Amino acid sequence: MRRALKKDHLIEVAAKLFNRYGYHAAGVDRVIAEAGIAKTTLYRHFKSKDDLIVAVLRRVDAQYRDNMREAVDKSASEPWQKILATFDVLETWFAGATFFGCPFMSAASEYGDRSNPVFQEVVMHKRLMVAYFEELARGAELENPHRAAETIHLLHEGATAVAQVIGEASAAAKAKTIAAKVLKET
Amino acid sequence: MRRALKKDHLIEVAAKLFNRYGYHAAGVDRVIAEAGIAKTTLYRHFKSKDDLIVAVLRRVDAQYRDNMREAVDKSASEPWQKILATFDVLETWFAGATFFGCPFMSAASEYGDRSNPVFQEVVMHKRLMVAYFEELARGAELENPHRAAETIHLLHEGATAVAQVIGEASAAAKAKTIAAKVLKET
DNA sequence: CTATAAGTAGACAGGTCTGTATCGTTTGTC
DNA sequence: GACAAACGATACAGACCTGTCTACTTATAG
Repeated sequence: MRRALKKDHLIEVAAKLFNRYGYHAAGVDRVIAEAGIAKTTLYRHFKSKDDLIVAVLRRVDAQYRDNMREAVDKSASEPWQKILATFDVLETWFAGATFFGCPFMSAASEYGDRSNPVFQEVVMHKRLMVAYFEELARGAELENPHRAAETIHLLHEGATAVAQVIGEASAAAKAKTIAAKVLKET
Repeated sequence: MRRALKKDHLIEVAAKLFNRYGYHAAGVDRVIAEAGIAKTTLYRHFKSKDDLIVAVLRRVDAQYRDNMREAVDKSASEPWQKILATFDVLETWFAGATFFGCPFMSAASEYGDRSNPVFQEVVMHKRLMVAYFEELARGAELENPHRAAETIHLLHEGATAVAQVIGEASAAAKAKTIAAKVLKET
């Protein structure tokens, strides 16, 4: 493997393990074993495990939002339909075998101190999601785009939590139905 | 302190620490130090830390639902208003200094294996919450009580997640508004 | 080709984790 | 008041944690 790609691969593997087992439960030894690199290499790229976690969250944030944008744009062209399409993306995520709840909410739970860089990365991700929803709401010419965005965000979070615990991807469809009802006439 | 109360106090302290720092981050040494008991005593009552966590979740579940019922019954007598009142209870919780997200969602994140007793306790709690919401929905004579209950549950989860990350208790009021809109005409 | 940077392997330090063993003390009960 | 159960204090085992250090190897750029 090319050297420039080693760091990427490391982040990818770490993301997978943190997502599945949690940030405390997945140790550095396990990450390097799974990634097939030496511990020295990890600590050359990241000065600490927390540093790695922040990098992982940044990566997951980028991937998540890129994937969301792409899937939404592909499945709908009409602005209002795009908003509803975000819930379909959610459902696909829930139905996948690698869904263990929102990695950002997990991080916020395990690093509950708001001053922690990990927590701040979570806040950043959620704000970017709200910003994206607001962009969609503006496109659909909803009356109060920011308020609509917060509503969509709240429904996304609710669906994710329900899907994680109850284990049914249909929570996304429920949230979609609620969104359709509540956003139309505001 | 009376001996029969020691166990209760231990569970109480453990609940507080797990809620604030997370289940992995808060070790048994810290729990016993804060509770003022010996490690021997803890392991006489619980055969493992996981066992303690399950006991904590059971306790928190009972307290949470008792508190919800009591507060709802006190603030509203009309069935439909009781449903809306659940969101006020949520807001009070969010505004408190001891709010660090839902302890059950945190547990589900840290013990993601569905076969784990900890996870199953989380599932039980959420099912009981849905059952309570369904009871309220039935009282309010909503058309589809179970569906309404799931909607209320989803909104509760969404509000909790938003409040945890964004840090604004008003997420509960937002969820309340959505509930009022979407549940009335179904 | 050669210098330099990055990689591997693995021991190791120092701390923390869960859980157990020992033993003296306190407390509730009969 | 005596006895048994529970508790406190503490040392300890053994595993695992993050992070560092050394020594050797490989790959890349000039």
